[in-house]
Amino acid sequence: MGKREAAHKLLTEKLLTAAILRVEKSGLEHLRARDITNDAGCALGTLYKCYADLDDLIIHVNSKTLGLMKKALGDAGTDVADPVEALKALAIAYLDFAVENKNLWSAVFKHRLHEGQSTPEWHRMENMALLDLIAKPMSAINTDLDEQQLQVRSRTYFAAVHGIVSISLQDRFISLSGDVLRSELEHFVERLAN
Amino acid sequence: MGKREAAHKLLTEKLLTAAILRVEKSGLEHLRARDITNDAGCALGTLYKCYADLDDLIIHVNSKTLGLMKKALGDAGTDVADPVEALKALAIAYLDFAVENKNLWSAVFKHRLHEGQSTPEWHRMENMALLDLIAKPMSAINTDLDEQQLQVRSRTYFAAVHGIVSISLQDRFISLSGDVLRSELEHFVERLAN
DNA sequence: GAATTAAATGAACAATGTTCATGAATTGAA
DNA sequence: TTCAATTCATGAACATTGTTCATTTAATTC
Repeated sequence: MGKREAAHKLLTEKLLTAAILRVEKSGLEHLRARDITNDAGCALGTLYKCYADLDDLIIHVNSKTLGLMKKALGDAGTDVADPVEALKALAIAYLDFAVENKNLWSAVFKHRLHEGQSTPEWHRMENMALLDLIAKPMSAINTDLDEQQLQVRSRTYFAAVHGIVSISLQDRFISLSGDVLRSELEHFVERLAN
Repeated sequence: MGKREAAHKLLTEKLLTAAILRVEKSGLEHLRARDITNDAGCALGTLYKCYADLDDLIIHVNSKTLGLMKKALGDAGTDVADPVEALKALAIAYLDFAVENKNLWSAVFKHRLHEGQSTPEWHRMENMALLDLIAKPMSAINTDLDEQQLQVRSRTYFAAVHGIVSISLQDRFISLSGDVLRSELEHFVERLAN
């Protein structure tokens, strides 16, 4: 790899970490192209040499977050034998991840592409991969479902848990204390899975 | 009421309906101050005489939407005797409302105030009012819960249904056909409420 | 080491929310 | 009715953005 290519790659990386730090600290809505390039120590235009546009960079930020999330959920769910307990552990792990990485986590779900553009396939796949973690314990509970139905059911349950966690981290309704929220989630999964 | 006050009130109204039409047609993300004032037939600055800023106007748009939503859910849930069926009817009505008023509905949940500002109390109350519709059939099922717990549980269930509907109207995961989605929702409520 | 090529640069542009001095129109008293 | 006082709509101007592109700078090639 020549000096040119190496420098470009380094810059691309620097921009990504700068963006991640910014989103982590201040949230997606305060992310500014000029801040990122300042942090990365390069010119404004450089961002558009390394990424198609801000959206593209944000997708890469979210990709990293999904990686972290998948790791966190994987750690939580793997060695729990009882499928219902495994699902509970996954739900709680999801909640914990969201709380501990609030800005990164919400960036994943807040970000919307502009009209006409659509999420790249590789990023869609990263999203879908989350469901695979749920599918295994799920299949142990619902033995009557085929592959296809299991996928759909996993999606439904993930969406439900996501909704509960999501609404809690807004100020739309009364906010629940951490403990109440956790026990609501556990009750919820118990009810759903038994 | 003098001519002055009347004109001001009329303009305030015109701006609101213009904003509603714009959101309805193109979504919150394409709402522009200049478009609204053009539609309403007034100058740009006028918007800031009638509303504090765009956020304030959007909150009023969302307030109208919540009114429509409450009406739609009220119509669906009232005269269903069986509480589980009532909850199902509410969930389906929520889905239908979201589908039929996609842009208005998503505006309610997409809109976030800027740092430092917080949702006005009257608008928070409008949000909370949704939960009251769920609370009645809910109390028939969970007779052991007190007022406080019932409120919390209603919130949890609403959030779950909202999550399912919400994820379906994004392109994050594979999209479900209308029928599959409906039956997933019904299965879901059944499982949760029995 | 010179010529070629490619990439970083940052000034300039377009779009957008918001403000404010100005002017026009309503109001209320003479 | 008339005329000053007042109030409110006006839209030009500003600040902040994302994005582009001609220019400069540096690496690559022969």
